[in-house]
Amino acid sequence: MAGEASIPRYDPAAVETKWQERWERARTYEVRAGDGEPVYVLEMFPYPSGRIHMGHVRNYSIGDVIARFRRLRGERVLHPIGWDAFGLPAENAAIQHGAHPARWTYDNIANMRAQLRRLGFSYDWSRELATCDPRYYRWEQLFFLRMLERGLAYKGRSQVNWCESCATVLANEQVVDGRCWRCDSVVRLRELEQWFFRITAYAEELLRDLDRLTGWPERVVTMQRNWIGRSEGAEIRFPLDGRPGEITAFTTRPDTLFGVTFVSIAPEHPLARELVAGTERAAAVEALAERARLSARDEELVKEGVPTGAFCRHPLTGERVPIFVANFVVMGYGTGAVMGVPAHDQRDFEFARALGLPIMVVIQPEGAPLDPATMTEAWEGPGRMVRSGEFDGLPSEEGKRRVVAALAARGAGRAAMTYRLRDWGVSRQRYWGAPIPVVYCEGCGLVPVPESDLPVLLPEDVVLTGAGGSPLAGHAGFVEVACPRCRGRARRETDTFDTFVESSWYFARYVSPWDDGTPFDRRELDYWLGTRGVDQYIGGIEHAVLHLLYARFFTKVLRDLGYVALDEPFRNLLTQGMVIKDGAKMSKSKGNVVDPDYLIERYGADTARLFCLFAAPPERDLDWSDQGVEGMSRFLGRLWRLVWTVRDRLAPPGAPLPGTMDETARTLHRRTHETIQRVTEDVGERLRFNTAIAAVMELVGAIADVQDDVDPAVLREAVDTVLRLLAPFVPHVAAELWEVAGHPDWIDRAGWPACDTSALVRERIELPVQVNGKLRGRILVAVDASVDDILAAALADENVRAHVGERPVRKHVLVPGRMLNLVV
RNA sequence: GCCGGGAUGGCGGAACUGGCAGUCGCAGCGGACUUAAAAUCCGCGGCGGGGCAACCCGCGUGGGGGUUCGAAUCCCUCUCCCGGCACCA
Repeated sequence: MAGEASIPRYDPAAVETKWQERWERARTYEVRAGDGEPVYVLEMFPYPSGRIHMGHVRNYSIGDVIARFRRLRGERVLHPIGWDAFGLPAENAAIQHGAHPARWTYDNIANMRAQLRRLGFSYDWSRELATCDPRYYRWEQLFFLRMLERGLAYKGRSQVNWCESCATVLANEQVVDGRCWRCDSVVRLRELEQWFFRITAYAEELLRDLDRLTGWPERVVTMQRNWIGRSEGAEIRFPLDGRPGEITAFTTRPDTLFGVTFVSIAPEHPLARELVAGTERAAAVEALAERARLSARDEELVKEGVPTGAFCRHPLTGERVPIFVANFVVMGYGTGAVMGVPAHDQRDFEFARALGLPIMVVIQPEGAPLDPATMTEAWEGPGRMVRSGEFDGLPSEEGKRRVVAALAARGAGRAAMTYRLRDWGVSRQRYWGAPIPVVYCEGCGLVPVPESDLPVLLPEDVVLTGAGGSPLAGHAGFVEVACPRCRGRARRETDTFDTFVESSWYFARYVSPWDDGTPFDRRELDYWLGTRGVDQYIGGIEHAVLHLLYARFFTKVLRDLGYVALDEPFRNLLTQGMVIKDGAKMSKSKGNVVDPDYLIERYGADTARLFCLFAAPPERDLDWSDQGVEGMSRFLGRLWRLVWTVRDRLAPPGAPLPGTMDETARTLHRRTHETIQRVTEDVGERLRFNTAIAAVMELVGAIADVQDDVDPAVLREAVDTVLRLLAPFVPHVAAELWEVAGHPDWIDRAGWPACDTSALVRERIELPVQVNGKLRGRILVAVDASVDDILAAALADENVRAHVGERPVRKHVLVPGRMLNLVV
């Protein structure tokens, strides 16, 4: 090979810098609303922790393949990036190192932005946003005011996780085994005033619309369905005996109402304290409540209860029913009160056994009758009602309806729905978040900040000590304001929003992040989101419930407030798996991280991207392998040398294919188009990038085998096809080699290759032949061979004949083009 | 406990609607080039057996059973692994 000495070494750093600079200078990936088919491809934006990790590389490589692929297909692609920039780590860094959270955050953004650029992702950087920017969060404050007007945001009391030593509320995620993640002291439940979003008002719609999310993975839909947790049943009122008031209990089994032998209420139930006030039982109830509060979340409690000494009346029989405070009843679900039916509920059964309460069977299953004296567990299945007065003999399902109807007729109950989902607590006693725009006036009470006064800016000159409590509370300039209504003395709200609020609507702000007049520019909004929403959303499965549910809720709120025309934010969702190394998720604490910068430096961005895409299908966990990375690097090196080697043999770009082809040319031509077909389907429909890459590798191997002999125009077609198919995966080296191959224009404008189906046609095919379902031979037959010809050819095969023997062929099954089975 | 996902060579993973199990890559082995190594290139490769060889036979997709001309794929059942939720009334 005379030319070999002149082949330049593949230097990823040089190639990648060259093309990144070109794309940037030409603003190749910037886009505005316009003509053509719009496509919105979005990856979950990163928290600016300081450095990107392999999970980011994987996530954004997947997104970039989709964005670049669809762009090459001629669609107009919105592919933005931004920063989920508020949050606790910034505040902790400030406390530990003295850097201001804003400074820390923006420094990190600068670092990570540079890293993302080095990876060559095709983002429209003119749309970059950071949620800690007042130009972003001012709109969130506006949405909040609108929600407040509609009762969708409210202030209410609730049980929250409270760390005594840090003097702050903790999110559920920050409570580890019942202890504070920061100081390790025991977390207690405390009743506090907090801000809430009324997500429960949308529970039904959030549940119902899950059925429309056909582009979502089934497991995410299922997780959300479980999280919303709808159950159908009834609320039943038990009037108190000898005093005013009543207890309302929720049940899914109104058919067991006649089996009630007690009623139990949660330790935090308002009546719990009231019923025992002034009696010697008060201390016992208090102790039970305290133990329930302190117990770790994951341990199984022994059923305990304290009789209140008070009674209520059965709503249908009028019998006296004792009331207990029970440790297994939770205040946060249903009504915080449960009717005790020990024969037909396992928890009630255990409770009754522990406290020696009567067990009454009112549902009799088929077969052996239940006997309370010998039962070892509750019967929770269906059966026929017994000892239930007028309802005796009814099957449970019908019984449920009839009992509810009877209760409703007496005003003693009603059919009811309850959800596991609870309203979203959005206030945090933290500094680094968006201020909640309300003030508290000594005269007027709670007053929303007028829209014209927005944004309520987060002050920068705040001292962060880590001592606990909201840092904003000590900032007189921020806190002390005149009441917008009466001009009197007022105090500003010092809580800030949960950062999940910012991430609930950022996808919509990308349509016009530059717009300071409205949250969303009409034209850009209609074009990019319209009524479709984000066409392809990609992110980690860990957000299956939290972020993805909040964003769905927020979208519906924005719709009802008239800001967007969407019912659902994300049409198609791809949840990528974790990056695993040495059997554990790659993480700093496990010490098994691979630094993306190191990879880029040593192998280049294209190799890093290619490995993340090749090593596993996107939704599965990816097992990291250093040798696997080497393999990808070797492949790109091979490709590089191949293109440089054949470039002088190539017909000019666009040269017509020869009218007749020899066997070699026809085969390569066919394989080229077969590869186009496979890759287009894998990338465009199946989102299986690993098999797409494997297909291109095969074609590269096929080209290498015939590079010196094949027709130059067919070779040109094959080489150009390889580069175009690889452009979404390894954009830099593909762009460079496209130039090397003699194309004057960039590969970005080359379009996606089309499969010529006439090239796929074969004259003869190899057909596997089975005898009684076992493979016994292969025959070469013409594509249009008749059944008789095929049978004759099969029986002419020596091995086939040996297995058929003297036996007659009873039957044959021919799957055209696939196989032939002879049954003897 | 409930819900969901998964189990295929030494490893990551292919096999689209039931039709040649193991594409591609990694690791391995043999060879070429080289004083040598690296890099690169060529070849071999599920397991067991037969054959100088082309090839042939048996077994084989977590275990057991079934449906079918034919099962990694569908059905039943069991085991193990991963994830989510969890006294949810």
